[in-house]
Amino acid sequence: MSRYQASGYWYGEGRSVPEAVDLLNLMRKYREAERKMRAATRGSMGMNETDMSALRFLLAAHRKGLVPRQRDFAEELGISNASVSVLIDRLCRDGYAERIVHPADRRSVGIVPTDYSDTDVRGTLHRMHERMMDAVCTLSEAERVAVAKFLKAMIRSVEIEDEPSQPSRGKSQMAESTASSR
Amino acid sequence: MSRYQASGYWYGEGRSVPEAVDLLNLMRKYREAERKMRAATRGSMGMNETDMSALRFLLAAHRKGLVPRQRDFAEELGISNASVSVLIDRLCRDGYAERIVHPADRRSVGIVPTDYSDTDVRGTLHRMHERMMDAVCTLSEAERVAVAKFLKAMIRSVEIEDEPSQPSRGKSQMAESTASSR
DNA sequence: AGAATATCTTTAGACAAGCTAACTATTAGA
DNA sequence: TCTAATAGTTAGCTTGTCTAAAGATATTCT
Repeated sequence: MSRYQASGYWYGEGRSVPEAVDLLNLMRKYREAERKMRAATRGSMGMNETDMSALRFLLAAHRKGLVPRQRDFAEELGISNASVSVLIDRLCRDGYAERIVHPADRRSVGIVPTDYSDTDVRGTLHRMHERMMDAVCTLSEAERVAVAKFLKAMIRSVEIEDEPSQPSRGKSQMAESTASSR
Repeated sequence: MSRYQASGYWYGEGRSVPEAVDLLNLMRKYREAERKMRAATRGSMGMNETDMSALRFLLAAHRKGLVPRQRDFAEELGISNASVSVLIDRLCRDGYAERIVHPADRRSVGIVPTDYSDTDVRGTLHRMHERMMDAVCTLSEAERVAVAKFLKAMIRSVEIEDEPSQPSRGKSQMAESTASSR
């Protein structure tokens, strides 16, 4: 393979301008690199794939001031409520999350991340995110427009035969941490 | 959320030129869409995540005229040889692959895809790939350069603390299908 | 208020897929 | 030839998922 050379990339036959297929290859390469990185992070935290996803989801929700319920995890992760219950057990056991009484519905259990989990995850993922930001910030306006066009086309390509139409998910509601008891 | 509108995308405050953070959001959105698509394909084929990856790897290798051994799957997928053995059992049982005597080393088993698996997988994934190609082909040269620059930056961002250096994998060798059908 | 109903979570039992370790068969080397 | 290394298989265990049923708390209706 090695189309990579210390001084930069080259595409077949010494071209330095990428063709369509080269972009798709780069896309694949990115995906692979990201997968590895996530696997490494996961490994270093001794976590499994879905637990990691769950934790990311939890932190994201928390930053928006939301308190997700177990049900929300089930929907987000595509696993059963029963499995979520056990998953949250693991997260709590390892000190990443805590169960609290849900502010808006006392039948539910609200899940909040611990401070520890926040710093721990940020330690690995946040640095990467910042590098990405830095990198993207060096792009000119025209370049950003081109990239957006590309990404939108990619999204359309994979979504097309996904579902005919599914505006979907009208019932997350997680209750906005304040006692917005409806 | 809904920054999406029938006529196109808009980024916060009615901007129509994406900023850095918007690109990262698009990237995330793409990843999510692709994940869903793969999950759907997998579901419709009644397959497991790793089995699916294995099949993709097998088809890719086969197209290059290579005959991978089980060992190669283990390395590619990051699972143990024992697990690969069972994985290949499943692939054979379901008619996606066949074991053949490896042309160069009778300790090894060569794995080849069946015609069935090729058409089956192409039916779902190949159409998507073509849509991607079509989409990317509409980009101008300048746009392609911008996209490549972006993707390379992204790859660098996720690879940086991955491994200090790993040119790696010098021993795949898979034996070039000595009857070398290509 | 109190019973019926609905919603959310937990527990129990079964299954799938991964791992390590031990075993067989083949190849390479001293 | 005898020994070491390599490829794959099998056995036993662990983990994470699922479904079904039970437990706990709210909400609704009379």
